[in-house]
Amino acid sequence: MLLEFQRTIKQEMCSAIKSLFDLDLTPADITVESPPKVELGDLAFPIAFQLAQRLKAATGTKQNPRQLAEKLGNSLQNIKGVKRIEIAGAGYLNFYLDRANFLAKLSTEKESLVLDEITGGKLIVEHTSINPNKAAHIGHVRNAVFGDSIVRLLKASGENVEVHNYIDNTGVQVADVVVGFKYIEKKSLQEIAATEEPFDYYCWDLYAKVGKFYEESPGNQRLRAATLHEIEQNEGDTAEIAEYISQRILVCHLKTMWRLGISYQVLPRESDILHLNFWQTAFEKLKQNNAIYFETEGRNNGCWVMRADDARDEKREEKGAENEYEADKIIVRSNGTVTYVGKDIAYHLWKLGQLGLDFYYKPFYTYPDGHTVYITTTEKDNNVQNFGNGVAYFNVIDVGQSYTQNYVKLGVKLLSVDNRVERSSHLAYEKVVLTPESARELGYELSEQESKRSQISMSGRKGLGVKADDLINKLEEKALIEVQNRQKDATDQEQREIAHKVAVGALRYFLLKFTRNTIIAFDFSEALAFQGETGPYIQYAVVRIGSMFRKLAEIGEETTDPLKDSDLEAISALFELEEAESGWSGKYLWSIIHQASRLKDVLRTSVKTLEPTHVAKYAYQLAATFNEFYNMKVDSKVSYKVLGEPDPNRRRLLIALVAYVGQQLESALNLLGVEVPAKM
RNA sequence: GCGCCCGUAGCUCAGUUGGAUAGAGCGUUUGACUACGAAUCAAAAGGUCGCACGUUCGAGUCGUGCCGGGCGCACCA
Repeated sequence: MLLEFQRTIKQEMCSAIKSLFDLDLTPADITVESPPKVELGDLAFPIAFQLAQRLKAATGTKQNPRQLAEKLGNSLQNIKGVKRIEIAGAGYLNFYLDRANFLAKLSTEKESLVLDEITGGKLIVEHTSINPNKAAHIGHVRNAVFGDSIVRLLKASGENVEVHNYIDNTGVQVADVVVGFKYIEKKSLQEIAATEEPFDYYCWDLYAKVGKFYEESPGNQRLRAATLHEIEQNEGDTAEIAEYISQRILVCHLKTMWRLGISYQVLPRESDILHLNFWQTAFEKLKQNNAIYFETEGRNNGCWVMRADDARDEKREEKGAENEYEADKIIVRSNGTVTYVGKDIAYHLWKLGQLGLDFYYKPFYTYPDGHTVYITTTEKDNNVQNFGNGVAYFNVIDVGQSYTQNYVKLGVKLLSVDNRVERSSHLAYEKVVLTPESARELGYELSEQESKRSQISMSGRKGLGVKADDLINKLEEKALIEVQNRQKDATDQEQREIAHKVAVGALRYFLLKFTRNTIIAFDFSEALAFQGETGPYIQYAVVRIGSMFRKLAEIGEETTDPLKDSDLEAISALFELEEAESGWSGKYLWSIIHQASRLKDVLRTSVKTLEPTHVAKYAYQLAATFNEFYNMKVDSKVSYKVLGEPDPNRRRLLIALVAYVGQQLESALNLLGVEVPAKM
């Protein structure tokens, strides 16, 4: 709603500026902000400062921003939905909306969150992508929660999104666990299969043992290389064991993520990329397009290499004949095998439908809600699925891999005939690390050096990390105690469902309240908090709103009627009364409505910056505003007791306001993947 | 050595393409439940936005240099 007003005003402004000052501006050139106080208006435009600058550049004469603002303001008098315009400060142009009209519109039209600037093609979001060899930890959860929220934001804004979770089932990490079972525990496939649940926890510990096993002798180290080779070549029982482990762990991961409300549409596997010869096709394309070069001398002798973007032209000339510019990236080793970057280029060409090859697919796992996730396979059958063929892709991968991801993107770009890939990107996020305290709480003994540091990296190899299911369990237990104290009438089953939603709300909000590039120093007390800036705080506000409407329903009051035209005059008068009584210290009903109406604007910011945190902060602030409104005291001049409000017009206004806030809060929480229980 | 990121209240962090008086939470101190459910609210204290120049009508935000911290720079993935 707010966005629509902004658009109209900007367009009007552009044409006014054209006729008044003969300057060509587009709506995108015009900055809008929220005034620091509601008293100053609903939309603020610092356009006059910009005009002064441009006029000075065009004519050479200095102009007073305030006078420019007045000129412009006078020519913008009759915009629909705008009540008045004021000049403030050094030259701000502040717009006041027709408040009663605005509220009436909100109560009659269900607002769509679909944005104007959508891509118009399928977007592929890849996230989670955990090595299938051990339990997921909190760092993996950050990846998944972030990725899942990006998916929700994009979908809500009108995009067509496909969710992938890439499975590296042929890498060293899986090989390491195979080594553990085969050579440390000396188990057969059948014996491995008899391992009790939780299998991912068992492998977590085993994986840590393998690290020590390698240190014991060079012979043990060689087992790793041999095992990896057997897996890649799909040979004998080693490959079978690897296949078994990765699939069983994968199911563990899918179940863990489902607890957090996260699921996928397709699981592309690295083994299938290998066996379906994706690389060979990509290799030919790379060679044909001169994207890679074969080195015949120097340190990269016998390798196919790619040159960094900035090393493709002059810089290389400067370096002279020595054929080993340090930014060269090896794609094919001198023994003929392909590196990770090469495989990833092939895979991403597939994502964009530019490889000319496809996987086969089969159903892999059915979620409790009945929908099925597909996995790739090399076996031909009739399961035709249209996965891939996107116009752009987003890969949620930690920032530590930016260096290699840049080469992947570069490679894909070199083979792309259009600019679609330019929109695609590595969606980098920072790690979750442990504080020395949290590492100690996990029973980890810190070395002297480590205890001096403020951050301890989690390490699968050391078995150091906060396991996802452990943390979720802890949160659920803690929430359950609270629920048992508060909802004594509820059944055990109901209490557990509430506790689950609270726990997930707490965890997801905790991970999303930070920006992507903030390193999260994991702290147990902070992650387990239900008070203050947390998910449960916001859920609680929505639950309060819910119980107000339950009570209204109990006394038989109809609350679903939208505001009628006949109500507008009275409500308009109420707003004016509020405005006149500045003793209400700015806690205007209008300011709440105005704040609530910003959701779509905030969603746009989040989509543009790919930062869910904006929606998270918005939800918290709106919940805080509502709680303040809700708690307003009778003896402090004003109170807003909705159920006790005798004046029918005022009552209608309050009910419409509360309903709107509840609806906006719930939408915002949905974008973050947080569900709201009926009671809590 | 080269590249990227960070430095904002005691702690953990926000801060909208440069805009009006820099904001939250936690912690500390003090108050509010015979309730539209206190997982809440009110109030107080807490800042030379790492430092120094520069650009600008205007800088936490942009540029340069320094100081302090993190990460990356494999014929690993």
